[in-house]
Amino acid sequence: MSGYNYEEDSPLANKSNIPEKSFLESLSDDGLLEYIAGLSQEQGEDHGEQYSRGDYFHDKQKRQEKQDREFRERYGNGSELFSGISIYVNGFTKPGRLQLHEMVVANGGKFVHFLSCKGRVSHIIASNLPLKKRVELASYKICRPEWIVDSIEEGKLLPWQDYALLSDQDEIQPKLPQTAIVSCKHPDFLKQFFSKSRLHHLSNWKSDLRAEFCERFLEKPLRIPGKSEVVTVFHIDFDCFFASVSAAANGFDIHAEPIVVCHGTKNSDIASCNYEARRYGIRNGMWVGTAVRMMPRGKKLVRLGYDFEQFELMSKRFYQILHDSQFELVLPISIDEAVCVTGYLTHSECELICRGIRENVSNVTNGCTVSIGCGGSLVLARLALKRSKPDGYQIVDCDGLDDVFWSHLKIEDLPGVGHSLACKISEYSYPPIGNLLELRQMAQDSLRRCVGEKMGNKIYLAVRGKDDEESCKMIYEPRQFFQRKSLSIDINWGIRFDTIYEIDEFIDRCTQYLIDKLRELDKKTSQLTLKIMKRSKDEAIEPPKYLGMGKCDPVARSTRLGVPTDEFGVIATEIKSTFRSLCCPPRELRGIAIQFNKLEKTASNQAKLPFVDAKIYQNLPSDVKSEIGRELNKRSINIRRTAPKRINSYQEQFIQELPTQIRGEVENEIHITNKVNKTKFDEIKEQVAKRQNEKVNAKSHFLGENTILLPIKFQNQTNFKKIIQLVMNWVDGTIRSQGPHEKDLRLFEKYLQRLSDTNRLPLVLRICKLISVKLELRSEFFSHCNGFQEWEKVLLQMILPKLNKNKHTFQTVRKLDIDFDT
DNA sequence: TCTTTTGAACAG
DNA sequence: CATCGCTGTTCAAAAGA
Ligand SMILES: Nc1ccn([C@H]2C[C@H](O)[C@@H](COP(=O)(O)OP(=O)(O)OP(=O)(O)O)O2)c(=O)n1
Repeated sequence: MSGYNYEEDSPLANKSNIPEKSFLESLSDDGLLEYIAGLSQEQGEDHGEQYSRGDYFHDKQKRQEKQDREFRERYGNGSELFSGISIYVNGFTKPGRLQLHEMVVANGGKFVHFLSCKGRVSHIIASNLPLKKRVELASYKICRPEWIVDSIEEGKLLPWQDYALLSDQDEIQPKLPQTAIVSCKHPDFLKQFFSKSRLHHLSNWKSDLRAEFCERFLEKPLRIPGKSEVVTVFHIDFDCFFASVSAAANGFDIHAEPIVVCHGTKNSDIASCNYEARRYGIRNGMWVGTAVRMMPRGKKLVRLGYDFEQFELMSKRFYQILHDSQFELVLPISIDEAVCVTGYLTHSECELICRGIRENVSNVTNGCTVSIGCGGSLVLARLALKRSKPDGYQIVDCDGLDDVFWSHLKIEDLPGVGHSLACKISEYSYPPIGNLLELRQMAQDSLRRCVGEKMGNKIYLAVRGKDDEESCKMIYEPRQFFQRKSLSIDINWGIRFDTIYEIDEFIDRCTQYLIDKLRELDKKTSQLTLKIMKRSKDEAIEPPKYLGMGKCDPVARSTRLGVPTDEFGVIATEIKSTFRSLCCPPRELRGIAIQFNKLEKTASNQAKLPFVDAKIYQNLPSDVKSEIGRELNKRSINIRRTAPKRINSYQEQFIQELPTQIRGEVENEIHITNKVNKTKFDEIKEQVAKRQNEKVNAKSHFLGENTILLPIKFQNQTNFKKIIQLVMNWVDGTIRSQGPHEKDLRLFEKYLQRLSDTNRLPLVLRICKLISVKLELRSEFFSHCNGFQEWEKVLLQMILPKLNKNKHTFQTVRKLDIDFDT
């Protein structure tokens, strides 16, 4: 077990180099606490080591090494040429793997068959390495086999750099900067993904604009129009924004040919297409493959990439122009779209403004055009905008609302009405309603019956050119309207995990991402929601879109925290525990979303005193402990023993059963989960549960103490070890075929239920653990079998919920991976 | 009956 | 290579109380 090397790596070791101020002294209070926690963790991870597939290879390697020694004794000439060097051969080489093996071993080197663990291999030998592999192995020294041959010939170790594989190939292939393969398991996945996600940019830009609006508002309170005032609304929006900007940036004429902005070639979303492309029926949000098929034979579709910086820049200039104009309000809708409000203006005044803005924007954006809709209400401006596109403007006067205007608009053109509602409305009456002129005939009541109370109202007003109350808030209470009410992260692309650990880590990273934002807002949250996307039954493992989510079943669960918090530990633990309660097999997960639903202002009066937990302090490496102790003392930071917890008897019993080396870890986890549960709200729940428990206990006492001690039989067997044996055989016998028989399963469930009813939950846990290990072992060959999947289901949907139901927070899947020696 | 949670829909 | 299917909001039905 190799420990963390404090001599070399600890910044403490360098303190002599910084005579004025020691490393510890240079840290802020928070920094110091974090550093201490870090040390403690790094130590903790060491005992986390456990039996794994790697060990198998390790053993195999040991045997190989023995053989090699024998080989060397017999055939070697005592040369130490490759002493201290261990090589691994990748792919086809000349000379071949076997010869290289003998050459290296005969000359005192080591030959490694598996790249199981970094650090064991010093050099990789390869003649040819595919890009993927090359990136994967980027941190190794990789060279051609000639290095071995020539070194032996010369009788001395030649510099491997002269034979490096990468150097010459890199010149041939143009450098692909930073295209390292970053899967969802990689710490940088989020960053990578977001940097290329248009929807992430769109969302982020929007919240930034809203935040900026609120700030501006604080600085210089704007005059908000009174409700009875006549207003003029300008709704301004770029024509096919991404397409226009990308085209201009790449020197394409937006009017000359059909252009789309996208990443890929087939199942890639089209973010924006120009009006030339729309002539063929191509629309934003379509897949490229579909769009290509819509093109006439022989006509080419131009694909352009994203240029987010350029989008942002053009938007800045656009908004600058709006702010410089004399509007009373400039309300941000999105990166390329804004609503501007003034008091009453005549038709010709409106016309002047529209022309001016269109001219000005085009001038500073390389000819990108905006269209403008102008009217006496939000909805009229919105509809006028629709009619004005592309590259135009339309002003609708209140009295000029003619039938032509309405008949040219479709139901989906109404704000808030999408495909689903449009279908519903259209089919509600016969003949089906096709345009807004027809919709105007529909009675308010039947509209409400059709689409619900609020939406019915809204639509009824909208087709009469009026805004409903909710929409009006944007103008009359803009501050409240643009105030952020929740905070969330959604990842539904690239999610492919194998184990719950990996998901845990991912959840940690997502939580950290959210908490950073939360703290920046100076807020806390009191309600969390976890939403996951789970591959739908009967859907292919890999959907058409590369790393896409495919068709999924969404499942969500929310949690209330008794006290608002911004603490990572509390939130991350809660989310991870929620994830487990959703019982999703790791491999079936296709998307994760975490939301902070309720945001509350951080109360400034109850600032927390910093302290260090005594247990963490005790776990510090001894060489730094005293020094840290002095530093803490100097700053009057307490080392505090956290209040002794009421550990319920299950937990105590469970812990005593554990091998000592993992006891600490489990205790620690229980500590974390208890912390979550110790919120006020849960305390009440706990008390209620406790009272009920007491009742049950009293009852079982009444029935006779021996209920707890009475042996429980399964298949007429009382010896637990034998029962386990039986179950294991059962699993093995059915894993390749159809899985457990329903009748057997019912008996087994009954047995488990009786175990858990009689305080013998650790035994259930043990069975659970053993089955899970068995599945893990068999997964390599049988994971596609019906039986395997059935057993996985039994584990996740029958056994695990039993453990969870008893309010034991320790019996997560993670805990089940602890090694028992049976 | 009222409140809370969940899920659907929508927008860009 | 592919591909980057986010995120905040509102409403209503369902589920509790
Ligand atoms: N499904 C969508 C819709 C929009 N966008 C992006 C690209 C658009 O350029 C930008 C603005 O959206 P709009 O709805 O305003 O669409 P366009 O500006 O592309 O076209 P239009 O002229 O219809 O406004 O948002 C996107 O990425 N994916």
